[in-house]
Amino acid sequence: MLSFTEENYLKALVQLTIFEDGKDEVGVNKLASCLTVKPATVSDMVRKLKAKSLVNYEKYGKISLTAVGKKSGMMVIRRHRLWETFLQEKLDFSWDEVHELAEELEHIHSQKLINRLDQFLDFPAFDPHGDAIPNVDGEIVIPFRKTLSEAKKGDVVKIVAVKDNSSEFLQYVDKIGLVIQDEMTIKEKEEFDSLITIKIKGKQHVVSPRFTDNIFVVCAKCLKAKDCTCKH
Amino acid sequence: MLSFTEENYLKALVQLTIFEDGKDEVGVNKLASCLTVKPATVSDMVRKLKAKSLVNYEKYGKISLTAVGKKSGMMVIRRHRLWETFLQEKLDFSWDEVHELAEELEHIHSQKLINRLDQFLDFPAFDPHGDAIPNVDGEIVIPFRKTLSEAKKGDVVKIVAVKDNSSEFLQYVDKIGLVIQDEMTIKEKEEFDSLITIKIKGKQHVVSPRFTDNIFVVCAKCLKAKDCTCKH
DNA sequence: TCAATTAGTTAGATAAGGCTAACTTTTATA
DNA sequence: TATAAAAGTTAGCCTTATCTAACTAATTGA
Ligand SMILES: [Mn+2]
Ligand SMILES: [Mn+2]
Ligand SMILES: [Mn+2]
Ligand SMILES: [Mn+2]
Repeated sequence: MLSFTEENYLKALVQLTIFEDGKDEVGVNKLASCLTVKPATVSDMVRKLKAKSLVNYEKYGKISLTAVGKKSGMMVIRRHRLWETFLQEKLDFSWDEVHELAEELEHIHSQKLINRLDQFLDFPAFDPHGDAIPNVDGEIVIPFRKTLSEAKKGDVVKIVAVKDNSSEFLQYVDKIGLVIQDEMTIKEKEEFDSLITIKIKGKQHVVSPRFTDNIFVVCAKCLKAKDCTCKH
Repeated sequence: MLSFTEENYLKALVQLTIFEDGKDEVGVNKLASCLTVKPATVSDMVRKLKAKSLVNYEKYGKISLTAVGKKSGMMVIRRHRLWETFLQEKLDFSWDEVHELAEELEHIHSQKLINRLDQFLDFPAFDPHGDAIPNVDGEIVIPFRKTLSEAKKGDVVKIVAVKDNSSEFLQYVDKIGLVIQDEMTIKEKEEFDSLITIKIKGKQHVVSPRFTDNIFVVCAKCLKAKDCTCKH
């Protein structure tokens, strides 16, 4: 049985080496800053995780997950996202409140409990932030998507997820009136300072990279992000 | 914020000094065996709890809860019993499965979460084992009741709760076909070995103190246990 | 290519929660 | 009331997860 701490390390590793595209390994410093502990602490812990065959690692090398480590980390994320969904759907919490509560609930281990919860929620595919929920085997299909920063002037895009789960960010998204599945048009894009003017439900907003880097979108016409065949 | 361990100490103290009638303090050894740790461990921890003003205690003396300690302990029990109710009502767990899961869930701290859960369950008064659920202020009314062992030959009683929450015990209760709120008649009572013959739903069963000590009942006629005015 | 910077490791400390073994206080009982 | 048994405490040790400070290895770039 894994401890809270070990589970948090594995979860962070999934986020850094699987969800972050183009990377399948990570260094001690980056993992440390992700977990807000010191590199020395990670150095120690990674040795323990290696001893349990949860990570691949050699002194002064990079860290990556083994198959077992990946599955364990995925299960933590499955639990996190299912609890977030429960809190929003059944207990009427807003999407900016659920993450913090799920940080505790994700460490309740029972497989049976989480599978019953999944069933109770009618097997949701996405959590309140638009993130895909890993299945009972810890498998996940990460849909194609790009950040709003990558969209071009004139694009019509649909928001599918948010990257930042902090309540400050989500409350700002609420303030703008943006909801998952909403469509928006990129009216202006200022290369100089990267400010973008978007139009949502008839209203225009000027937003900064702090916002656009944390919004995931797909093309509203073909619903794809990459390999979009639309003419724009 | 209290740790898991501190919460478990306070919960155990509520059970030993408030729910167990006739006692408002407990010794180190009894608390230790209740928590399945060694007396030395309790000795240390009780000093820490006293430093936090959660218990009253003097070296070589008995342990009792302060008002703050009692409320904290009650809140743990509130969370435990509400989660048990959720697991049974919403996730279809049987009453012999819920206790173990609630042992983990009871340590999720958010007041808002537990109050929302309470509302979602429509403010249940009792948990799956017939135990009263403390209210939002940690207050509880423990209803009058006696153990089945205390019933006399000829009594007609109604089961209101079980004392033992272990799955072995609860599965035995299931096997006999007994459900909370069921009525039964005491047909025979053998003083020699304390075996009792009960009749439930037309069927007779011979049961031992291991069973009767762990079943709480009230008189089926007046619904009281103590001060029963019925003529039997 | 070598010095500076960045990344990573090690040693030693701390705090929580637990243990055993030895000791002390309290209580029960002959 | 003396003494044995029961109850409780203390000292010293362990493990997990963290830290700081000092050290070493790897990378970068002039
Ligand atoms: Mn989250
Ligand atoms: Mn989420
Ligand atoms: Mn229980
Ligand atoms: Mn219960």
